[in-house]
Amino acid sequence: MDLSLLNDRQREAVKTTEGPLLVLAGAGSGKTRVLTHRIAYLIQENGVAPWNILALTFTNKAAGEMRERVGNLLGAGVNDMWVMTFHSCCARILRSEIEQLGYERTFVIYDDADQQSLLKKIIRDLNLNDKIFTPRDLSGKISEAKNQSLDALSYLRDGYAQKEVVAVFQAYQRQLKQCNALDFDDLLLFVLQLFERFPEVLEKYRKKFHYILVDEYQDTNLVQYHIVHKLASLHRNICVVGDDDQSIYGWRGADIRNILEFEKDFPGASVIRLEQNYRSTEVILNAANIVISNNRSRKKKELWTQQKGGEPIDVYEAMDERDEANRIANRILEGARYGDRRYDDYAILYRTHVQSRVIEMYLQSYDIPYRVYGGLSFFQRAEVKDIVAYLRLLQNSADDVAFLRIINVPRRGIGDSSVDALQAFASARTQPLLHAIMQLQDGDIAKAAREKFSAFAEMLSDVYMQFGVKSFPDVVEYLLGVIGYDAYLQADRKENYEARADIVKEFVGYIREFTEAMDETKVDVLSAFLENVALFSATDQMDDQNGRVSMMTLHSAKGLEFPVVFLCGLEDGLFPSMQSAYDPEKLEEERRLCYVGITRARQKLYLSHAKQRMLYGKITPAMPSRFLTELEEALPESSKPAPKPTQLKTAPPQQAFGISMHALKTGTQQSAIRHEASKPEMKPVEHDVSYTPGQRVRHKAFGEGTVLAVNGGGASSIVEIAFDNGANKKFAAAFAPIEVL
DNA sequence: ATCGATAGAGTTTTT
DNA sequence: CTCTATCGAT
Repeated sequence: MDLSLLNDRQREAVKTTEGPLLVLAGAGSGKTRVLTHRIAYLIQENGVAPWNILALTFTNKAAGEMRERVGNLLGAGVNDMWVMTFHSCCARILRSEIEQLGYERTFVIYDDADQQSLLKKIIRDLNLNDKIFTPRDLSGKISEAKNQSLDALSYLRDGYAQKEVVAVFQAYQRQLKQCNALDFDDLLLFVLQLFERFPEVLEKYRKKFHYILVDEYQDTNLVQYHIVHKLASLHRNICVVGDDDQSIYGWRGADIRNILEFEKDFPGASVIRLEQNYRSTEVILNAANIVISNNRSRKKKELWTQQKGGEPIDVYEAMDERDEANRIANRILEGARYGDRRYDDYAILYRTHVQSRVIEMYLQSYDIPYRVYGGLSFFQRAEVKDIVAYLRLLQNSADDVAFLRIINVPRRGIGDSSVDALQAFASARTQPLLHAIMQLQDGDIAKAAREKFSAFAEMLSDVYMQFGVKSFPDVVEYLLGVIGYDAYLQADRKENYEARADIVKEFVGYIREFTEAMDETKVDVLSAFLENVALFSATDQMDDQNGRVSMMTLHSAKGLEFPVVFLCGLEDGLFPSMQSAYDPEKLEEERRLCYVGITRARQKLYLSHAKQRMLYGKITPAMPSRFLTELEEALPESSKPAPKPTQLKTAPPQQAFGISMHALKTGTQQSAIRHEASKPEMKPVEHDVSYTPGQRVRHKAFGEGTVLAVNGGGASSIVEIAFDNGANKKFAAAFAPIEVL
């Protein structure tokens, strides 16, 4: 096994195969390389069988990449190795074990939209006030309960949840079971329950997995933590890789303590830090370090790089979101048409999906090819969801959510009243809707409706028969023909017909591709396909050299890298988001998100914010993000004493720290002052102290130094510090992250 | 039962 | 602004 391309730390992480190991891998420090080499090393040097290895990731893309790279290293098949996402892994285990929990193996996975519509129905059934109890709100609470606790019900009760919430939770769980469906959280939770209630099942899997690897460990939630813990309890060869500075899924239940307390959870664990960054220039890394140094709760890490210097970071203050988009488009044009950049060198990152629209418009107007990841994805298109709903009903006849979606799509003259009648009939017998149709007798519901329902059921059963004789894609084509989907699309809305028909065509093509890539008829294609659809994620569709500019949210960008990155919409209220402004923990998570964004860039980073932005049809003024302010604090010129706006505007671009100020903020300092003034409690106490010359201090980014002079007084006082590393810097005393020693 | 118009509400991030 | 839910007309 050739480990010569690895540095010492990386090599150590590869070779420390026995016992628990925590690899703290900073951004761009080669963690994927370590993971892949480690797996290859286990197999080739230690003679470990591939089927004794479990590698867990968060996205299919990461899993696929890992599998491919290990394959390249070994030059051999790695088919028996479990390299997959947490959710796929759990789905796979449940596919063979779930009957013990009283579900059928044909269970389907409910995505967010399914969950919402089920909850909507429950809210109606329970006669709750839908102004107070919204599906969104409730699904959040339910998910939180399932993530935070092994016993979600008592979590809700002990947490003083409203009795309605508890009632909805119970109804929801009951209905899921009746539909033979699991939501995302159940996928994980049920595996854990399985392990707890049936020790022999746990025994089977923990015997199987001699070596376990977990990527992005900082993003695991409590349930995932327990699953990993149990699986690793026999062999104890567990290697987790993560970076607490990149923990950005706290809102989804990820618990940063999992990584912070790994050494406590696995006594005798080795810890290896990867701190050399191979991705970014010094300029970019510096900016990242400065931003993240404003966070208090973190493991101390110092990322460094050999790539000294680098292109300056470009900060742009746009008039509005169109100006911002226009400039981004222009920069890309410059680089791609007249420079030596390719379109796929570029990524445009933003906090929220809504920001993508304007940017798309401008890219289109300049004929710049791009691709938006996430957002309204292919699988969320109505046409695709319709077809998927049919397939789900074929796979699992109890899937009421799917049933309700398509019972009248295309129109077959079955209206709300008929459906209501059927629902009443079915729920009286606690039966799934499709099953209930078979039980209908004369007089149960209107005769005309009954006939239509029966025809529907017969049609489905006819399609189902085709599975025996036709290939999966052909069954789908057959289905589309039988229900007259194309005619429906034509009749429904003429203007959109072509686009919608294309979606259907594309989807059928996707089904063909998927089927061909499958392992013969080894597994159930339909069930594998539906699982793939349900667990598909935003970045899974990514291909590296697609000749297009990539656009995505900061969350989706984690784990990726690009030569040039635009980080846009750096405005307070947008990024960091409004709802995190007054919560220090949330704010730190936003800051980590900013850190993730900056560290995606290899060579050039563009930052931008708009002075005003159109938001839900209203023009809203916006101040620069505090993260921009934090970056500027490290700059000599922004620390000039209480500057008049005009002075600032004419100041020359300053590149000492690699940040050229194309538009020197008149608003930036003011915004900082406004924020501090309106929320004084946000300001760390030590910032109020007045500094005196000769004092020893520590700056979060520059280290220790001595105070040279203090100019001015009060909020606008400027402190000049000679740092031990030789640098002399000035700071606005009120805002700089300085502590007195 | 279906269609169209109009009012209303809501947006952070996602496996 | 855009998606959705609801209501009234056919």
